[in-house]
Amino acid sequence: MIQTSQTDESVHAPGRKRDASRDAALCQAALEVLAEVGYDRMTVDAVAARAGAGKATLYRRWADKAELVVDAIGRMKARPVLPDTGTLRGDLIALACHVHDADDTFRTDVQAGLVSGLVRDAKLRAVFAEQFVAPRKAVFRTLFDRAVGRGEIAPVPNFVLLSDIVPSMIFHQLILTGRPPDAAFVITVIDQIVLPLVGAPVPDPLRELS
Amino acid sequence: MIQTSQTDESVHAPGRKRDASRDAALCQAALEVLAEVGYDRMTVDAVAARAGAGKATLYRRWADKAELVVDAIGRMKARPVLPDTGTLRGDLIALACHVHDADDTFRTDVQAGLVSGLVRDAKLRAVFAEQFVAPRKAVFRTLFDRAVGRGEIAPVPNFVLLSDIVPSMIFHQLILTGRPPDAAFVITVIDQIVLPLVGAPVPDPLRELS
DNA sequence: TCGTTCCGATACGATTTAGTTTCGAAACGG
DNA sequence: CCGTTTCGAAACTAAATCGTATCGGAACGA
Repeated sequence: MIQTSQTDESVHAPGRKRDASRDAALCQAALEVLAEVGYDRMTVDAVAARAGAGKATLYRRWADKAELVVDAIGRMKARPVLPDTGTLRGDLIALACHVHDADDTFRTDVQAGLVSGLVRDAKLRAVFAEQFVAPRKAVFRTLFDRAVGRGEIAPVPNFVLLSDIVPSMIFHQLILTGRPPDAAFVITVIDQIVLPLVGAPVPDPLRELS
Repeated sequence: MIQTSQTDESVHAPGRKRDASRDAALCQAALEVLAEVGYDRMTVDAVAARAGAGKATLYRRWADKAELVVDAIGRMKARPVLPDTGTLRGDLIALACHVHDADDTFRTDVQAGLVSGLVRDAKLRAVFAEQFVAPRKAVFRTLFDRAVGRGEIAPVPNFVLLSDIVPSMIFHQLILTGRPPDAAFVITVIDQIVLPLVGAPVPDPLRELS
């Protein structure tokens, strides 16, 4: 973070106050540009222009593009969604296929835009893990615990590994095809990989697909 | 591809011949730089310098960086490895943990370096799929077929999905941590996900890890 | 009112990179 | 030989982009 002179109370603070709404506007603009063109195609000028702000206003708050993005991601409101459909399968599908909501579509685009930057920026990986991976894993945990509580499945020993399957397959598909997979793909992964592994019932038994 | 005047036989061809060794040197240099700094940090100057060639020599062959990389990837010799350890588990581990060979380490680094470019370049995705995904999938197919032939497992209906699990988890781990996962992680994926799904024997039954 | 700071806008310098051109030397063919 | 093409090397142009500086105006506090 850059100059936080605003927060320094010891010295008298003359002059115009910083407009907090500019922080929010710049962060939002950063996320939008990030979602549209990806991390390394994203320029500081584009962010400032999108926010209707000058570059000086941006650089008064963040030292460079990396800090701006890290802060913008960190300020994103965490996903509140926690499905409760009554079955593990229904919950998993609801969680993974939340693309109905425009807000979640935006989150997905942001994640896709981050991919190119994640490989080399450790700070970006940290905030990505905190904002996207951890909440999702927590929801997974809740879903499985509830399924156990219902007696739907037995307790899962290797939960951490299991909770990574669906996101992994989605990411892999994203990288290979250039865009996020559709709901059918996700449901297939859930029905043919996740649910069989935990011994949960699958509605339509595996058909011959090979 | 650029000017292929060299291959045009109809016109008389005076002057010095193109040195085919420069093609190979430039492609090899491109792969090395790609493996070291990644697709979007890779510069044409660095490739030419590494190859001990002038940029004119490079641009005489390829129109731009994208074409160079696509061609360089396309010319990589496909992996010849096809493990045969006697068991499906042994084969899968041997295939996924082939990091003993320096040649395979290089292939891994090239793939990691490509990640940042794959998201937006369709041609890159195509050649990536052809050179890395397809051969790997073919080997997987052979491994499973042999296991079926040995009576080790029953025929697998959803083979395509299964063959993507290990690469997906590896890629996911790479993106989240910044480097390829170690062998222990890969073995865990094989033992706790892939083998249980196909009903193959796992040496050490799942311990409580949660 | 007056000095200070923030604001948006824009100009600016510095750096990086892509792709082109030029140069002298060397290889080829007639 | 002699014209043509390739070679490595390097200069060059053009564009993108970063981060800073400047400007007139507005918001604050004393």
